[in-house]
Amino acid sequence: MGDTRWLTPEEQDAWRSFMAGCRALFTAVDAQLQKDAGMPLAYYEILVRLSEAPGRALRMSQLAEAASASKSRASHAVARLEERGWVRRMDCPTDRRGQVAELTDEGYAVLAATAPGHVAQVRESLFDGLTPEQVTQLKMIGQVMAAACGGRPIPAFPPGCPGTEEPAELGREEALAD
Amino acid sequence: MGDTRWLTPEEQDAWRSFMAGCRALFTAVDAQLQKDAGMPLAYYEILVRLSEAPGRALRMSQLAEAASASKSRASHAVARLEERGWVRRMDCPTDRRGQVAELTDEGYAVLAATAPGHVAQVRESLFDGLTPEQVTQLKMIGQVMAAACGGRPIPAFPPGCPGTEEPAELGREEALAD
DNA sequence: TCCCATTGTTTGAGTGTTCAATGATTGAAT
DNA sequence: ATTCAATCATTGAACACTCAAACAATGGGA
Repeated sequence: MGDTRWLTPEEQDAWRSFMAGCRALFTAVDAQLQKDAGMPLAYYEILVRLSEAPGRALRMSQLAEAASASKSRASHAVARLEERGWVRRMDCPTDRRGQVAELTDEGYAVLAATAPGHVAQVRESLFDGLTPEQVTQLKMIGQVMAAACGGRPIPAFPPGCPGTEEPAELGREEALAD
Repeated sequence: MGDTRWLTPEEQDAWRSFMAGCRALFTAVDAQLQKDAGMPLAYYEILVRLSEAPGRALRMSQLAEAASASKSRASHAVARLEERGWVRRMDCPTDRRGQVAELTDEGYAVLAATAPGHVAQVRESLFDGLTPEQVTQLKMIGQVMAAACGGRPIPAFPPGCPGTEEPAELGREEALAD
């Protein structure tokens, strides 16, 4: 049982730097969103995923996966967002078990108004300090983490089947995501 | 006001990968600790920092900073850990405002018992999939994030002034940290 | 047709985190 | 000495997240 492969000094250094950096980063990003839009990053991401989906609507399960949230979290979050009128929930026409969450116009407006400040924060807290090579590394490291933790490759557009099936003409809405 | 510098496609890709990866990673690590030790990563880190401090004790503020937690979080967390008998709180002899948190023997034993499983999880979820170069990049990226978010350079050993001042002979306890 | 394992989603309890307010103490300036 | 801003730490309320339990609906077989 004494066969634990401890982290090497280099690995420990990296792990601690990384943990501390992540906490600082996500704390800053969360705080900015909380201050300017009254919602945490997880909620913002839900709105973003909905805004990108065809018809601005997604089945709850797909929304959860797209936002890398548990079903429970998605359910609670959508409930809160619905109270604020930013999301609407409807029965799924093709599966009576299902629910479809749809971004309201008001929700979209909130997203559009919030996005610039959020992007600015992400730039300031992360990308402004990284070289292009480091950006690439960041992506690869993210993929490794997701893959190693049972997560799927994160489809940018999960194969959605929301009630409304319009191809969702992409326009400026594509831009306000992050 | 239309001067928002949106993320480039490469940056957006990196940001989304990174967020998803982080969630998967920390979810997995948290789940392992919760299952095997009944505590989240943030609490584990508090025990680790205490275990490394001279006399296994730290002022609350220093503990908070070492564990990259807010004072409020540290206070609540130590309260919970104290209930379980893993940490003890004492008045600071040199500053009547202060409190000193000290790791109990039982807390140390829990840490020692928990560390191997935790390290295994971190290896599996992260380091086993990274090249040595990526480990180095991970460290640098962590430093950038911490620096860009107002965080200080993260002293491995914050200049502690706990009640008991023994240099804390380093031995195997150094190893069980991560 | 009747099971019945599976899927889709919600719910509530328990726990952790944040935010703002509080109280106590300190150090330095007046 | 007195004042006052800054520091140390805690508290409680509001909110978010997790886990396990619940329930409804589905889709195949027997």
